[in-house]
Amino acid sequence: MIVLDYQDKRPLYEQIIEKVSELILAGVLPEHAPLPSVRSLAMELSINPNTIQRAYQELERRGIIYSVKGKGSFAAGIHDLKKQKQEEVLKRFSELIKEAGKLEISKEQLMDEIERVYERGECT
Amino acid sequence: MIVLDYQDKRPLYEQIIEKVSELILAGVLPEHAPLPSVRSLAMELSINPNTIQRAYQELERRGIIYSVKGKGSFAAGIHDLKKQKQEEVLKRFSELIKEAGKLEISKEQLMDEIERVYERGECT
Amino acid sequence: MIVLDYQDKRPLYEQIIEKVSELILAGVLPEHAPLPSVRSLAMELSINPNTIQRAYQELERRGIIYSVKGKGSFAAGIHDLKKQKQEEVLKRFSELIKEAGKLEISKEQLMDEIERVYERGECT
Amino acid sequence: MIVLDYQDKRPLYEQIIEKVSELILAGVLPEHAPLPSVRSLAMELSINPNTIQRAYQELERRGIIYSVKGKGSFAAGIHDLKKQKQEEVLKRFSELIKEAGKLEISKEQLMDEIERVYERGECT
DNA sequence: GTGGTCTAGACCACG
DNA sequence: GTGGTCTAGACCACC
Repeated sequence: MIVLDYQDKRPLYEQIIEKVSELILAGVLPEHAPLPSVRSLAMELSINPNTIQRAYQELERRGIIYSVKGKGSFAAGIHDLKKQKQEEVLKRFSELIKEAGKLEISKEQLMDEIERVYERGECT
Repeated sequence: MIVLDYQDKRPLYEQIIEKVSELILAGVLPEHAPLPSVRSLAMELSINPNTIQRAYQELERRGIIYSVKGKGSFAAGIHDLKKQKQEEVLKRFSELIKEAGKLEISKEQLMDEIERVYERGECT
Repeated sequence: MIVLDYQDKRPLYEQIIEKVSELILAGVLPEHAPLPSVRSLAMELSINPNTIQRAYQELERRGIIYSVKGKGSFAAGIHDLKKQKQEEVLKRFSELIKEAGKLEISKEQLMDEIERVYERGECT
Repeated sequence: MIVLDYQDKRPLYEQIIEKVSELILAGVLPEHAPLPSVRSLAMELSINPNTIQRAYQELERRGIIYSVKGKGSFAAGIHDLKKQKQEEVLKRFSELIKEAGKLEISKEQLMDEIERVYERGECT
């Protein structure tokens, strides 16, 4: 379900946070679906349970999952989360357009790129 | 000419690389314009000359400046460099569009954002 | 594993880069094999850790090794790397032939030299 | 007659040595042909006469030119020089072939490259 | 004076 | 423990 990339410079727990976020946002893990336990996921990935714990904690802080003592961790709803992510991406998008403008990339060139990506269906 | 941000998490030498790159790409420092010497810039910024040296070295490796022993460091030409930067930005742009698509941001929303930024002239 | 030549005019870190490159390209260090840590290699060679750090950093930039904070540095894959090196050597080869031509060295003389080296098996 | 490259990392006097050597070896300056005076060449290149002086001194030491007090500097014979250069190039050639062999470049590939360069007449 | 290399010793984030 | 960043101070080659 989750594959770690040891060449990735980011810490392992960040990779796990990202992967779980994606699984939930993509709908693979619907609301209230149980996540693997800290210990089992640690075993499966052959890493220290502390690392999983740290990732789950941060995921809970962000409202992406919720944990119940003695029962396990579960996927939370994504309605608010999606809006957050959208805003974040739009902000990065806006920054990148400014950079493009400074480099004299034309509006049309950017528009074409959008058309290209959306037509190819490269956004699933 | 250059202001460091000590709140910035990135290393100082990266900030310097970025600032100098921008000055040259923006044409503030034309081709063959002399850069401040390693020592003088270190004094001005109140940091260690090694840090400047590291930044200049990386800038030279990237072809943004060139250094001559005993003479100083100078801005390099930007003709090829600009193309490189443009390609890099377009690649990042493409990646970001894919992310936006996954989050169900519509083509029109992205187009509008581009119009907005270009009309406001936020790209100088 | 690595021997420094203090008579060599090149900086130490370049020698280290070269030696490590050769070890990896020759297959002595297979993909994902751990390299000695920055500190241990510095101890072994009786030089400053910074010098090793600089070499490893450049090796990573070139894609010859990869480093993971808190874990260590490891040999990267060499598939693409070999092609790069081949192209570089062929380019230098071409330049050298031109020089030879200018000095009125005959085609045959060069051909003979190639035969000689390849027969003696001086290319392992 | 001589153009300096300020982007070149080597000291100016080395560039001058190389350029003058080439002019003489190529036969542009035949034996006993007068070289520009130290002062005039310095003026022409807009550099310090000391730098020219240093270059001419080294050229005389190598037997490539000879100087006569009060008369000027002149091109020397090139018979021995050519042999020296040829030997040097052949040595570098041999080293490069070994490198090529280690990278699994075939004998045929090298031979083809020689044919290519010599046919194109890229060695004048 | 300039850039380039190296050492010694420190602190940080990560696992 | 690991790699990554930074400082302080030194020496070299070149101009």
